[in-house]
Amino acid sequence: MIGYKFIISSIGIKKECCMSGIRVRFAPSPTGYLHVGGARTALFNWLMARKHGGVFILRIEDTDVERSTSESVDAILQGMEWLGLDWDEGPFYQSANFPLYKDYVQKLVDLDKAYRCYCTADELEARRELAMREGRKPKYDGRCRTLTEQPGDRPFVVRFRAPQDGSTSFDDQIKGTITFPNEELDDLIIQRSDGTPTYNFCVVIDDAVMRITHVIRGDDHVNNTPRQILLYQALGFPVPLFAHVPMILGADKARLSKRHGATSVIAYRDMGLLPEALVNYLVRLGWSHGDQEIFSREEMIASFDIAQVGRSASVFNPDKLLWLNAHYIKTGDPQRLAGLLAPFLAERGADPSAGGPQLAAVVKTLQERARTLIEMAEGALFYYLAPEAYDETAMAKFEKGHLLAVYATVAERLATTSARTAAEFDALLKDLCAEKGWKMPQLGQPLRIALSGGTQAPGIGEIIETLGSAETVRRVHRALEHASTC
RNA sequence: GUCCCCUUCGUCUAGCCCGGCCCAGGACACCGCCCUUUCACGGCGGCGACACCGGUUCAAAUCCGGUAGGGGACGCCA
Repeated sequence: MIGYKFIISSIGIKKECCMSGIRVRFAPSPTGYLHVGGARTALFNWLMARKHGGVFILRIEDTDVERSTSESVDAILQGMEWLGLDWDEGPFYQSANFPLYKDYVQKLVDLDKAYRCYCTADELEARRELAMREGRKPKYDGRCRTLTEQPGDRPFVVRFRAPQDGSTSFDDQIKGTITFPNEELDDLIIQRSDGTPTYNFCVVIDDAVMRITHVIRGDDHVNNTPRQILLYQALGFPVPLFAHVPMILGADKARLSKRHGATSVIAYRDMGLLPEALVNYLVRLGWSHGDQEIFSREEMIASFDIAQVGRSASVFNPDKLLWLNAHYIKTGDPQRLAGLLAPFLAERGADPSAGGPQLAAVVKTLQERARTLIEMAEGALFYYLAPEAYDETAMAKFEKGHLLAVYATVAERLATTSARTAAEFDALLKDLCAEKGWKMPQLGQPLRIALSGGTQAPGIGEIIETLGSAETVRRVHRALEHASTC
């Protein structure tokens, strides 16, 4: 009876990678961008699938037509792709399955496991408030449960007839066994008065129909779980395993939000973060493998275990993220980094393709000095845009005569040298110092200012090698002129 | 209010299930020293925690009970 296209394809597409039979899904609601919390949940699901050779499904929970937007869907997909969290099936849209949900609602009604409720939203709201004021649980009082006559054409919702005694428990893969007394659970609405199904009902149907084996999601869903289990049972579906991952907090221990800085995954990309750094950071937030801090994708997949995820919420620490990013910049492939860096340089008015040193060579001189691609771009700028002004305070530390002598000597020596590598240039400069009786800083600093404009830059030898001696000599001449006119 | 969950350095965490190796280990941040032609990188060292109270035990971060604090849920949102 379940003949919908996505279901058939979900069975057919990836037969070869279903060896373990594990099927997990990431099911965001498209009401905003992909934030770090969601990204971590997606990552844990992805790791679960990859580790066990299972299937990772992406499902968009857009049953709330009011709040869902296609822009959000795009933003989420973009975030997932950037992080390298590839999915095997989907994206599926719940909004495409409304007829399916309707069938199941009808099935429950036919079984007398669901009933029509004619209470209006306003009435419900008023009763909830009253109950709260009187210190009672604000749950539905069940007054339409036993209605015998159907009051004509008044609008109604459909409620699930939940058991009123006993208890429902599940063995959470992260938190352990959790038990709820059924009397805490009320008859939840499974179909709105406009005929659309509600979230708690859709997830159950979709997870069952997609044969999800492990539901890994945020722990704000813990309270929904017993209700959903009751639905599984009422419909005769096998109940999946659940794992509720604790949430991510801001530095003030409040739920992570915009005022804590960036929460969107894409914002981190724009801040010059590498996806592997964010992924590494996220996987270690709430999970660990002994003392290991750095994880390649393969290592992550090999060592990840959902049961080892911590039970308590964790605070997002931007400093540590930055440290990881610095690590991945330091150890990254210069060619790849160059490609990622280019747009940041363009934003700053530099165009490596129009001449100047090879960007990858520039990157090499900056890898140990940049924690983000933005910092790297700032540091790389001088290679492509010769300094138009010099750090005068730094320059003022040397006498005019000394500066003129340094620049003249260096220009002269560089014009005739056969040195090509950073080490050779450094040796040449060292010899020069010995010859002239200068200390290295007396030579290095003025030269650095001449080449980069400031005092914070890669090693002199590296700069000269990267810039080339011709351009170096040009810049030294320009500095010489500048020094002689002040 | 009711229910559910959580609690090791400022932060992420190891250890906890299977008590002794833990007067608690690693990492980020911070501080100091070293390296050094700037800035960084790196190296070395320092600071710094078992929420609290009881119980069990020869022995408890680890087991049991309670207290406090924090969070989440209680929607015709997801």
